[in-house]
Amino acid sequence: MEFTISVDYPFSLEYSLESGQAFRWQNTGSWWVGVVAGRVLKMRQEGDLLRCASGSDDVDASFVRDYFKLDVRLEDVMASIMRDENVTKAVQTFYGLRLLRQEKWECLASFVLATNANIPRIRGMIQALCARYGKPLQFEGIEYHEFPGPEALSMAPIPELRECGLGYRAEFLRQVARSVDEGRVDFSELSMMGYEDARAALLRKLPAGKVLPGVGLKVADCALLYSFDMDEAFPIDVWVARAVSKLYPDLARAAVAKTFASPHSKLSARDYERLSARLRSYFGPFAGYAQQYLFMAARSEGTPQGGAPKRTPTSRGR
DNA sequence: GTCCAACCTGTATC
DNA sequence: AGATACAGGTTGG
Repeated sequence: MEFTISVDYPFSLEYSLESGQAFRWQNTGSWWVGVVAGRVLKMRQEGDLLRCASGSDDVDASFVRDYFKLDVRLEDVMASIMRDENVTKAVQTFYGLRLLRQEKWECLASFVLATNANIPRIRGMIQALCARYGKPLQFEGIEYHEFPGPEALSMAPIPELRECGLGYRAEFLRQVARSVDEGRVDFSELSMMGYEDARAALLRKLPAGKVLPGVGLKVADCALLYSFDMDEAFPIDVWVARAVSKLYPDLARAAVAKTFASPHSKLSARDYERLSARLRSYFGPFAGYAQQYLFMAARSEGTPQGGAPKRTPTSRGR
């Protein structure tokens, strides 16, 4: 199935796919190829045209429009978050960046894996998991894999998961998979709640322990922002914390001063809460978009490593 | 309630 | 070559 979508609104395929929301897209020269909801999707942007191809015939324009949230009026979003020149600049630099509407399970699982890892590593873990547990898909003579469902992962032996490079995250992922598989969290219920309630539900503790171990404030915010359409969620990772402390010292104040005081102390739960609440009220109902633009800006600027690869490939010379 | 070290491991950097 | 630092944090003490 091949089709074209015309875009007469702000949209950048590249920025949207490279903004660290989704981990499975690959740039193969002139095309982006990803697996979305069990379908291989190949895309490229040519000015105001979006060329799409997929092996599945149920992948059509509305499928793509849904995933990229193309019906969101980004002009309105931008206008609403541009409260000062910092965001304004980031919004202009990454003009057309949109939040995606990802699959809920994949998104939650991915961000459980993302803790204390960097993006190349996260991609590697997910790639390995998909290759091992995901249903194979063929497209243009190449094999791809679905993201494995909760059922498959809940049964996976821990050593096997570790072989995928998960490390200590293996236990978390399996338990999360089990909780989802056994219905202790219900995504359709969550999606009907407000942001605060949904987040509380994700963080829920039972007498037996956490329903979703490995899901803390930041992971919950990512899941809600990237797959539940909760645009006010404002995940704060180290990059955003850096950006915010630099650009909004008044908002960040106590919280981040502490973070920088000692070498690698992270934001405490309390500071995270306080800071993200302030940022939500500062940026408004689309605060999550502001977060994404600021994240991109921070990464493109002060990258200790990992932002713009300035190195030539080390083919392990010898 | 809050603070802190420990946690796997790939990659970059020295 | 070998060591160390650091990653889109969370957990248990």
